[in-house]
Amino acid sequence: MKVVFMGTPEFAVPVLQTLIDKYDVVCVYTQPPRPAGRGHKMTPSPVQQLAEKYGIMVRYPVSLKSESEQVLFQMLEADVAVVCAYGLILPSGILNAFPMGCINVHASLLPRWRGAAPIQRAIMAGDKETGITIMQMEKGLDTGDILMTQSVPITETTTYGELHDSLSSIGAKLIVKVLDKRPTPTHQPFQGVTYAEKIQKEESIIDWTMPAEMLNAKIRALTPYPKAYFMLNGERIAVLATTVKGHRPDEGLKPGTVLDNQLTILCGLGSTLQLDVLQRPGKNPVKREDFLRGFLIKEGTVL
RNA sequence: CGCGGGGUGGAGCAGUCUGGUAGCUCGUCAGGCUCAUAACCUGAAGGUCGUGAGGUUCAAAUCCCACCCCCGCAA
Repeated sequence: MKVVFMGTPEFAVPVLQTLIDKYDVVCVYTQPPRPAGRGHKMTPSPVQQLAEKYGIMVRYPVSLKSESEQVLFQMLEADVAVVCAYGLILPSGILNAFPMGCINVHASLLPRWRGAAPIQRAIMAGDKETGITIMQMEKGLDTGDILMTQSVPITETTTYGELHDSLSSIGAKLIVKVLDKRPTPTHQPFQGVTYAEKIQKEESIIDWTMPAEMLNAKIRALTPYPKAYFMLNGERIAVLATTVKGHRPDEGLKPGTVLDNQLTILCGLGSTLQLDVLQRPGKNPVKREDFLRGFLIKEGTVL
């Protein structure tokens, strides 16, 4: 089977790897290399790096809207295009180019969390499970018919990083099943549609007036990247792991107050949260005990 | 040439500006106290201060130079 792959970030890499192992990947589409990281070095996408390792043809058009790009695409004469976090809108000239069309690997249980940041949003919202949906792409944003799904639980400790990795490998397994078995598509339910907005920079600052449970979920959704943080002494201190502790009677203290010398913080509605893993700028993440050894935060401090 | 922080016994930090016996909080080991303890007391081990038989100096963790590695911001 001849496959065209379209994807960009790390999440798509295991999917591409599996396709390379099982099928004939004739061309890889990805986002163009961009100045990234320290030093702003031109960096090819993770997908491009993998493709080049195997000597696969790589294309990174800025857009697929033009007729000429679509013709180039059609001339690949593949059986199917597999799309995973590509980052470009696919016009119908692309969607209908191959016999099996374009098949998308999406990191949520559609129609919940259509859009850009499904993994983070699922954790942040306190969902008990999420998963992978393989769908037949159509014009709308993640609205295509469902070919296969697999769910995974979200626990009290699941972080974005962990979920990202496990969903990524599940996606890789599922796409193979779909391509081999070609299941019958079913429409997405009309009920239960939500949209996973991109994570904004401002969202990563910790608002202590939120209930501890929500903060815990939010922090997990932002770990290990981009990291939730609070400011102290002009320093930006990231929080990577927390434990929800018991409630407190109202003593008139402000949310954000440090309640003891073990980093238990008063949050919204009398809830409390203990900070377990922290990171100072320029430093590695460290456990609470280690953090406190070099950076005292006294009881009574208001964050 | 995007901006910036950092690499000091096993852990987290101070010391570097204003060169001169390597320090703090823990951990480890031994002993003591205690009904007992992650508590307390006493003692000990453990460091080429990222690398360079580099440079300056009577003397370098500290000043100068080169390189390696880690991290934050920004993209």
